[in-house]
Amino acid sequence: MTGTTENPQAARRSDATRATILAAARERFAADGYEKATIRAIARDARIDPSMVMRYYGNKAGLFAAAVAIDPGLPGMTFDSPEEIGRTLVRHFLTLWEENEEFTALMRVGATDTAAAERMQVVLREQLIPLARRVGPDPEQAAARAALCASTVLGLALTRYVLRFPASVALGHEEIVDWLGPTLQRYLTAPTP
Amino acid sequence: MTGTTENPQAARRSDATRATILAAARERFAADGYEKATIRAIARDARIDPSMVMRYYGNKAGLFAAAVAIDPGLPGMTFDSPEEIGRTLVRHFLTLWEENEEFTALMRVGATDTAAAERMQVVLREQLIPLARRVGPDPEQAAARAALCASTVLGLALTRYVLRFPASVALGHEEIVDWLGPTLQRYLTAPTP
DNA sequence: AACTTAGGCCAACGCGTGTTGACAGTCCAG
DNA sequence: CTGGACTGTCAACACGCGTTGGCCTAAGTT
Repeated sequence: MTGTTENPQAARRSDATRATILAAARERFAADGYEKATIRAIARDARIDPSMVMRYYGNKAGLFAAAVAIDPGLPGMTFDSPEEIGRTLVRHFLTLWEENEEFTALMRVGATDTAAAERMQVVLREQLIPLARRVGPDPEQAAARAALCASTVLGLALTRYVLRFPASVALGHEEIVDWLGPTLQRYLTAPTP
Repeated sequence: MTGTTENPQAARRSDATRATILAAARERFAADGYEKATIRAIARDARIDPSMVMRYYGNKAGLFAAAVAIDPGLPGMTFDSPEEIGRTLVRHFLTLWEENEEFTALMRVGATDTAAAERMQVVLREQLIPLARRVGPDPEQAAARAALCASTVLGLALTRYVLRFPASVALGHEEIVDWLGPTLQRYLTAPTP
């Protein structure tokens, strides 16, 4: 410890370095995935020595875990009107995805890493399924409806932010909301077909 | 060459080995992605020496290219009625995905490899967009409509075959067709919202 | 001023990888 | 029966990786 009195919140001199590492890690993981984002490359981006990464985050897995700590914050969401749930959700995800690159990183890594896939599944289980239960007509179908919504949102994210299909990148925000909003709305609230 | 007369189609003794390697490669790439699917592991599965892989396929990239040669065959598709296009497409993709693992392999690798992502994009450009142009109301919007269809289908594939979300795996074939069919139908044929 | 401690760099280790070339067994045409 | 091409094995190479421990410097405490 730095001070004589134990003060856990004391700002360390190394906090800036820690943050720099984390930012570089997020960027690399989002751009390259887990294997190709080497600790050496991340350290080079952060202009520090690779061994510092180990000192602060233990190992590569620890660094990744620290770099992608996501929370879509679905439980706190409120909707103006029941008919706008789908469109509001699409807008919410769209901003979420474009403001922090953790989501892209998690998707890239999740494609080949079971632990990362598990983390995404937690979001589905703890946030999307409860939301489907909240707004949907039949609670026992909430899991299926939530899964369809997840596949819709993640499908767009995949083609737009991961694979970067030009036709998907070219879509405007409101255009996406107009097309995908009704889809989510139907998956969540329409009677079982 | 083996014979005196040049015969390109002559069955070589090594054809069986070639096929074994390719099958093992497909399986490994689909299960592990590009980096984690090592040549040594593939060779072990095929019960041959790693150097054989190099002899027959040049290098790892060549092996991958040979292992995932996909063609959804959309241009040849016919539809009983215009209202059934969406549902027919969903059924088509579902069987395609469950009968050969090339698609899963290509998705896993495409998440971190630009070349693989490009290969998927070719399918969109050469097959899905033309189909959208064929059945849609406005040709100049074909790219956007096709992109939405791609994101729908790939989203399902992602959550069901790559990330393996239980809620998505649990969905039955006809259940998926019932939910996703109308979505594709709308993306392809509905007037611009 | 002397001492302690945290922050940072450097060189190295062991390992698994893709890839290569030399060597041995096997088939088949002449 | 014999020569040459084909199929397969083995051992090794060079490289980049994650990870480690020792050393130096600068800051902060007493």
